[in-house]
Amino acid sequence: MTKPEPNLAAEIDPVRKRILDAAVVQFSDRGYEGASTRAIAQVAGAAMSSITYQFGGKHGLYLATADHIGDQIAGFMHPRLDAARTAVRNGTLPHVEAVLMILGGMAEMMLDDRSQKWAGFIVREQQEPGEAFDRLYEQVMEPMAELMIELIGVARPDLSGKRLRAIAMSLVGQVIALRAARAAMLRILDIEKLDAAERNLLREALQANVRAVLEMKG
Amino acid sequence: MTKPEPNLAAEIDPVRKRILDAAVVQFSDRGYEGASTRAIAQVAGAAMSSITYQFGGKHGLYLATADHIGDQIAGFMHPRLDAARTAVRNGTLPHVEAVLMILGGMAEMMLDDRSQKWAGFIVREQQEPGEAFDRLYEQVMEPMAELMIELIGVARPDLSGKRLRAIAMSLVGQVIALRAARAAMLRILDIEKLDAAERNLLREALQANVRAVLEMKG
DNA sequence: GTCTATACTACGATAGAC
DNA sequence: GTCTATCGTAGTATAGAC
Repeated sequence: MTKPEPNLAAEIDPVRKRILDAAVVQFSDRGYEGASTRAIAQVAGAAMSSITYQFGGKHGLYLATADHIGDQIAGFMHPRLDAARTAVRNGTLPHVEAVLMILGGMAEMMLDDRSQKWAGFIVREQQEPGEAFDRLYEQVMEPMAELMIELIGVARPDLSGKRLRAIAMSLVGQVIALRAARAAMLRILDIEKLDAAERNLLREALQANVRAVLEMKG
Repeated sequence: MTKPEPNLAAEIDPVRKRILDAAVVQFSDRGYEGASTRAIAQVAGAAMSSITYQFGGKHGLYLATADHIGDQIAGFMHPRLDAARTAVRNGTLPHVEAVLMILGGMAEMMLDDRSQKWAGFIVREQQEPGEAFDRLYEQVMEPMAELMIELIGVARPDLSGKRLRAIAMSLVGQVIALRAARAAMLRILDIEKLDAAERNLLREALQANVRAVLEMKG
């Protein structure tokens, strides 16, 4: 051990990561213009100028934040996509069940408290998409959407092309709304906060609706 | 005609309304903190201090903007809700068709270019709801949701209570996502911009899915 | 009721010490 | 690589003329 002992705290949670974690929350809550690099640096316990050094400025930090969010979503979803794809190709999982597995995983994420951190970032980018949206779409949304479309196309051979894609969008929309319309959802369910019972209810409703659509007589 | 002729342009489009129209776009695009009263006043062709005079400050303007958006949505949706309610009570419209009429009206609004102006405002409020969300919910979302729940409850007598509400939320979610996840939707459909053909496709997909759920054997 | 002018605070970026 | 100090700009609010 001739090398000097590194600062452990910094090693485990380096400035770059602390800044990104703070940026996710600030950009999500206040938007690009509303979030301040001062506040982000302060929450991260770093100097404002570290943002310039690490990311080249506010805009660079914003793009890096999109990638950071994408990493978190991909870390959860990609294993599930791979499992569904593999099981279907092995013939051990019916196509409808694979769709339910993917949408169920997505719903689990949308219903989890941890997705609140980044939800604001994504819904803002959906309204006025820029380079940050491109990165998020390619990293996490596209692989999910294309697999879903493939599976639904087998379950519903009466559909193809844009009709198939429109049906897929509609089904995924039910899951997206669990986050994007969270406040309205809570009011409709007449609750203050989601607990396990309501999470199950929403997952069951989603499952029932998706089955009704996919097992429908074309 | 002894009274002095009023300024016609100001009468038709008074400062207050011009400020509100500008505020909808600015708050929608940049969020509360990101939108500046300077920019709003400039777009409205008014002095910044008119905002203080008319609305008491930035926060007051924000709340008035929520009401202004609510007025526009209510102007479109309330006649449709009334028509659906009346026709169902007269027995001239089946419950399932009434649900489709309401969701179809909502989809028409979400797919119309004009709803882009205020969509950002609402999705932001959904993520971090405040007084502005309360006003929007009570003015336009609640009447729509409660009528939908009543109608779905008749079409699907096997459902009640929170199960019924969860199914209703899931169905409405398909429509909400047409705006809230607009950028992803365009990518999934592989288009740059919605035209009449895709609007119809999305409306048909919605209709088919809702029918599959409501006409399902409980 | 609407304007101009101004006070005060907070923003992003950067220079330079360590 | 991270810090402190500082520059120029843009934010909200308000006072006071008309």
